[in-house]
Amino acid sequence: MIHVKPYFCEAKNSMSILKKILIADDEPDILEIIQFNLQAEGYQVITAKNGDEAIEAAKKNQPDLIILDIMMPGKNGIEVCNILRIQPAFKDTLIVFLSALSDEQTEIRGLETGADDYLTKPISPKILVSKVNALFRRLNKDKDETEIVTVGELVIDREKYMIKFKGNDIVLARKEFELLALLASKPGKVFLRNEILNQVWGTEVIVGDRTIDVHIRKIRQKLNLDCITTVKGVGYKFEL
Amino acid sequence: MIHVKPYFCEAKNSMSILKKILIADDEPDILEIIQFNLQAEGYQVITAKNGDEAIEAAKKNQPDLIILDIMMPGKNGIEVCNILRIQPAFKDTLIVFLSALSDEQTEIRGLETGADDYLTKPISPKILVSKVNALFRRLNKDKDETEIVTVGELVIDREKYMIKFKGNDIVLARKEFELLALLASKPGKVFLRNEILNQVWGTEVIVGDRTIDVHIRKIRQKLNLDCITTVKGVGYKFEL
DNA sequence: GTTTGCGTTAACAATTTGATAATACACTGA
DNA sequence: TCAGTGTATTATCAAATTGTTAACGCAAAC
Repeated sequence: MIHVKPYFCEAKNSMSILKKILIADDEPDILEIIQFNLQAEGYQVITAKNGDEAIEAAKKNQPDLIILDIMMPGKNGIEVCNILRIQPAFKDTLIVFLSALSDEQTEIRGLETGADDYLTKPISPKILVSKVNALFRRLNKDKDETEIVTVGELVIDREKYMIKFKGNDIVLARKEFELLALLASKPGKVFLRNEILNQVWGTEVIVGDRTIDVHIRKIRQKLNLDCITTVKGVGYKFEL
Repeated sequence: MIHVKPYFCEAKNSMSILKKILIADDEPDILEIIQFNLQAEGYQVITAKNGDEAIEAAKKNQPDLIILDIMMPGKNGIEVCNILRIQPAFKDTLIVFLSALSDEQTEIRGLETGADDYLTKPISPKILVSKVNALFRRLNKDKDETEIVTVGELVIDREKYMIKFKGNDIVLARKEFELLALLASKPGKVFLRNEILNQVWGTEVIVGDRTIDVHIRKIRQKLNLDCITTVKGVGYKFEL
């Protein structure tokens, strides 16, 4: 299995991750205005011209936020939302409707479909950006934790970029550190290889399958204890 | 007229923990309307008539969500928001502005103050309720991500990819796990062989009939108990 | 300019998993 | 009872997946 994407990536510190936003609208002008403003704010933007394109682009890019027009040729926004929300991969993705329809029924239906917000056109680009910022702010608030994570006898200090295990300092290379930090962030949870690639390597890099294995091996070697369990055909998990 | 509202239902279920909402507005009418509608939705509502009351009530009741009017006698909404956000106790509290001021500047400033949404009066009570539901839905989503199914003494944890039966951990291979998870997802339901093939193996793969049998057998063997019943000529079902 | 270490890949070994065939078993109705 | 049909069991082999080691390119450090 190989990820085919252009090479453009630095280390992803868990803090400053480039947020990806997918915008789906059939009006090119609106698409362009929103794209411009969000990019100016530092977001990475992907666009789609209709519902089907949106679904495809979502699957391919795994965006952090999806902005959906309601009225689009082919599948409309609400249908797209429904289709995406069913899939586990998009269960937690931020979804916002952006529609010219401002009637109560549609808005309520949109929100009950599982969207996080419903915005009505016309909307000031600046306000839209503010709303988007607010959504991400909320998302990060709930996720962010301390810089120091402790799991049993393992201490992971993001700030100092160091790891202690049973009182001994252990030096890990960056990828090794990120990988271990990811696995240890949810002890017991099985991380799929894809999840690992997305979190540690980012979605834009090409790496082979063995790469993960090799790093896992190095970590196991350095920790001198097999706290990482392989779940064949699924992924890896961290356990004390 | 009856709608199918999957996410709506979810919101109500997760509300088994009664959510507290504080509303601050100097117009008694608005206060009453909003209070009525939110209570009808199952929320516990506290009200305040101005900024100072709002702060006091917030400290006293520690609400889950605070709805703030911007223009209030004494401290205005934005000031209240600022004061609260500084305190650790309200760092993560949901805050929404509800204002008659719809100018861009104020709205942006409101959002940048750390609010989660900015609503403009007049607003339909139903839409307000939908927005509130959406906010809580997002909040809960980030908290409980666990995908654990429990059927009697059998525990299926998708996230950890583990199975416990009568307190013992049982290791299943991927297909075995998926198969058991499928059957246990609807105890008592008979799954046709075709259903099983589609769900576990996917529609693209073609495998013989015996394949299912073999996997069923392995599961029975590992669980050491026949909780899977054969329905001859039809399929299999899970029963404890 | 050389050295060093990281990240990656290639190549092969080791292991696990999954599918099939062959056979045995259970149940049904004539 | 005896075919006839459908399932259980087992062994076996192919395929998929992962583990391990070595080597290479590259960039930063010396």
